[in-house]
Order: sequence, then C-alpha cells, then structure tokens
Amino acid sequence: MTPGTERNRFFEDVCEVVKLVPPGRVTTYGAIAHYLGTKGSARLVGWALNQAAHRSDVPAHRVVNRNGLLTGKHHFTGEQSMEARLMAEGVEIADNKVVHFRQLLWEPHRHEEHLL
DNA sequence: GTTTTGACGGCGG
DNA sequence: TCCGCCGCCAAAA
Repeated sequence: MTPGTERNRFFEDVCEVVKLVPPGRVTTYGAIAHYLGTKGSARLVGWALNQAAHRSDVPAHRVVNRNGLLTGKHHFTGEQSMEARLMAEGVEIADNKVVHFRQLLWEPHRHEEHLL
C-alpha cells in the first residue's frame, strides 16, 4: 500500500475529477486545479494527467487549456489522437482548438452543488 | 544538490 | 488584443 502521500492524493483526485467530465464536453487544467483547491497549480494537473495518460478510465482528452487549445495532443501516442477522440464525441475541432469552447466547457466547481 | 523544463494561468504593459 | 514575465510544484537532467 503506497503511503498516503499528498502527491498521490492529488494524482487520484485529478483522475476522479476528469472522470466526471461528460462525453462531448471539455474542461480545463485551471478549472480542475481550482476545484481541488490548488488554484495556482494548473501545471500540476498536467503533470497528473501525464501520469494517467495510459489509463483508459481517465478521459484525459477532454482536458484542454484555458483557450480551448489542444495543448496536450502531442502526448496521445495511441492510435486515436486527442482530436479524433473529441470529434468522436461530437466535439468540433478547428485549428487545433475546440469550437464553441465556451459552450462545451464543463467546470467542476459549477456542478459541485449538482453533484452534492 | 542545482538548474531546466513542462498537457497552465493570471497580470501588467 | 497581443506579448512577455512571474508564480505554481514535481520530475528529469
């Protein structure tokens, strides 16, 4: 049993939040960081996702940056690119960014009351 | 042990 | 609106 190190906790928390993102919607690194209470550490979310890159149960392709850009697409080495995965869910992609990003954005903190 | 890098974001100019 | 700097924290060099 791995010791309950906080970094591991953070890693797991990020995975859990990403799992909550509905298909066809996207969220951002910053939104996740904010939801976890580590507001200024959006980079750590990227770090955690990188660790989870090979976990099929974590839809990491639904996480984009604050501009809706697919900044992490280079890390999806699988057969299906990040772009393809999003398009398969009905998310429109143009010029490496999510079309109608503002509409498709799903923010954890905005749904926490709904979840609770 | 120190320095650089990175799937980011906010703020100032 | 576009550009650059700074802060954030962990991992890799």
